[in-house]
Amino acid sequence: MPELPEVENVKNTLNRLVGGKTIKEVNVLWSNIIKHPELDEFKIRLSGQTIQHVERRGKFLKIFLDDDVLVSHLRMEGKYALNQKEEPIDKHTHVLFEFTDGSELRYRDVRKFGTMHLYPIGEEEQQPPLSKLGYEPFSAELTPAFLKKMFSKTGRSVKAVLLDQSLIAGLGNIYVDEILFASGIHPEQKASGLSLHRLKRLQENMVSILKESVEKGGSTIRSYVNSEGRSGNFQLELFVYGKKGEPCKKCGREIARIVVAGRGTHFCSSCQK
DNA sequence: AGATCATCTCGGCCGC
DNA sequence: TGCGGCCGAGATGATC
Repeated sequence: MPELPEVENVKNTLNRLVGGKTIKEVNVLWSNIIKHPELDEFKIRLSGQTIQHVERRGKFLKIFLDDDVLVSHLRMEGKYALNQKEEPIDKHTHVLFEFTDGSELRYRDVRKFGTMHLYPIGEEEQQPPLSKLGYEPFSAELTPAFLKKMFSKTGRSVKAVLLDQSLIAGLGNIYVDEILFASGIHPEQKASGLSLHRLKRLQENMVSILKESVEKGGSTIRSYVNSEGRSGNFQLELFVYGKKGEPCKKCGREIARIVVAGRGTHFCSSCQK
């Protein structure tokens, strides 16, 4: 389940693996992945373009080519891998970018949830899916006072607000649960009711947890591996996510699981108020 | 009219 | 073994 740190890691790997390679041909085995433009145009436009570099925006990868940007979202299980053209294609591989040097970048996605959009460079930020994204979690603008203002006009829980990509882009279920635990904030707490003091802790923990996870190569949740097939040898230590029924590492109380904002939510009722 | 919620995509996995 | 329900990111459409 790639979130910001995992996508950051994939971005770095792709830069090393496919930067400078020229696309000869694109093959699409499951066309629902391609959201824009039409499949034929998608394939034709990519042919002949060279990959310049890769960036990250929220949980999206932006693969810059000569004229266009490929905006790719991995959703739950999407993965990229570099293969040789002759290697057998497994049944969960849906998009193949064949390069002029005989190698091939393959997009594999068991759940087929991932998406790809192709736009001319410069247009991508004005079009969905990037057009509605909020601030990067590391943005200097996200001061406690700014967060207070951002959260003031909503009646939603802090969990729902942190998952909202149009406010802050890049957090997913795992990191939101971990950030709220580190901050001692109950996931059902109304975002508008958080004090400046608590928002400061929240912002600091958001930055420190994401940074630590980026440095450790992401957290190995379910099937996440980077584009070299490595699943984070280091891995961030998780305190609550997926720990239902286990004792809290801080106080020993049993970790609870409830549903908040339609998502499975893990927390310690003793440490988080 | 803006905020919020329901629906849809999809297949592995779990429990019965 | 078969089958229904569950899970979830984000776009879209519906509803408050």
